Amino acid sequence: MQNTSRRQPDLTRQRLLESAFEEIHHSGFRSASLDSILENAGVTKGALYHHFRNKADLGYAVVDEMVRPFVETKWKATVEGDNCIDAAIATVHQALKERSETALNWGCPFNNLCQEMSPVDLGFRERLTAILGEWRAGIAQAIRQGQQRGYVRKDVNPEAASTFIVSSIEGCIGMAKAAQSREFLEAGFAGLIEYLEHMRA
Amino acid sequence: MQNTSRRQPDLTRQRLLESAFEEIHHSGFRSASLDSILENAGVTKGALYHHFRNKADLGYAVVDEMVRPFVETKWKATVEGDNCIDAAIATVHQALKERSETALNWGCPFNNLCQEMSPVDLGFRERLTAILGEWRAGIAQAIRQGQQRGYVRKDVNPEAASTFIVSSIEGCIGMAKAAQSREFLEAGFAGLIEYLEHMRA
DNA sequence: TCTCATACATACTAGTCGGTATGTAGTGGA
DNA sequence: TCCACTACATACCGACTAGTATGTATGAGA
Repeated sequence: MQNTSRRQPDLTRQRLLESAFEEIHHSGFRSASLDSILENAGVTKGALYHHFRNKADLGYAVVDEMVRPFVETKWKATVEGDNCIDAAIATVHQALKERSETALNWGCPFNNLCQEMSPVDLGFRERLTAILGEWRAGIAQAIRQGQQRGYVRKDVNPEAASTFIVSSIEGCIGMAKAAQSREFLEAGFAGLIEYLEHMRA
Repeated sequence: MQNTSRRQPDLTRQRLLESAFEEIHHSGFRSASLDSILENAGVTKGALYHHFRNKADLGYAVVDEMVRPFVETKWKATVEGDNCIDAAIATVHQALKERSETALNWGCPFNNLCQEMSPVDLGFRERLTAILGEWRAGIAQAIRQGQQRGYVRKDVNPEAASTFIVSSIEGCIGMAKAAQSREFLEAGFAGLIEYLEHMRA
């Protein structure tokens, strides 16, 4: 059942979110131009300010509805799977395989926003640290489970390890973006995998 | 011998560099306001454009003359010392001890610029990747030396390990900035130290 | 002492920014 | 069929941006 009406507020809103996500991913939030977002979305300023109160409100919605699912789906298997080490290594290998040129160029949208906006805007900080905290806590819990089940070394501190893993993942992607180098990403992830292997019991 | 003349071009230039470094550290390069830099430096626009061709030229000078020494002095001991693992761990401990609130708030100036400017400006990218490459190569060389001298495990890949170490350092600082949490930084660095210890022969 | 390049200082401009005021067309319910 | 509300569209605004044009004071060298 196609919607033949000429007014489709949900679609308009979705177009705005996707265009804003891409513009923010490429330019950062503060350098993102609303005019550019509108042009790419094929939408006018009136529509934007009908759906969102201001630029920050649009940015918050991008975090809640685009960035959060982006992070969650990537690490779902590691947090929820049977063997978190196997799952994490597989996710890293998968990231290396599928990581397109644009992703290498523009980095991780979550990390980009963390670096840029967390220090300067409370609304962003609250949303981003919530995502970060859940990701970190999920991996810590998976490590504890692995220790109970016996395939993770008991002398590993789950809090320190999960924090270090999350940080180094984003560090590797961010530095590879800076170097604009796939070889850098491969080397960094090789080090990460080495660390993950060393966690095995 | 105090310089009593009213025109001190070297001092004016230095004031501009320091003010720009701080403004860029706090706001990023693109959001850095020249007017704000000038106000904090106590200098006028005419002086700025006498010493620098444009905003990018000022930014490049900040990278060359402020950010590069900042990175080099931090890791000099690790790259040049007798035992790179001991030195690296000491540097991490030192960073934890001295890292002020403002540093926790605003992160690493080198990493900030890498994340923001490397993908979008060739002049920044060339300068920042040069610093990154030298840092990375220095640590790789120190690891190789450690392997020759016998205190670093032979099965460690120097390229992968140095890339991972550099990336995870910046990742920990960046994520701790995002979380605005000293506890996060301590946990991440604890994981890093665990990794460094595991490199010992 | 004169000259002239250096080292600024001030005023201004064009362009872009986020945001708003206002008008209007679509659309579901009575 | 009419009303009322939603969902836009368009034109505009003040603030701020990097950058420039122009003028002037300083001070080293001839």
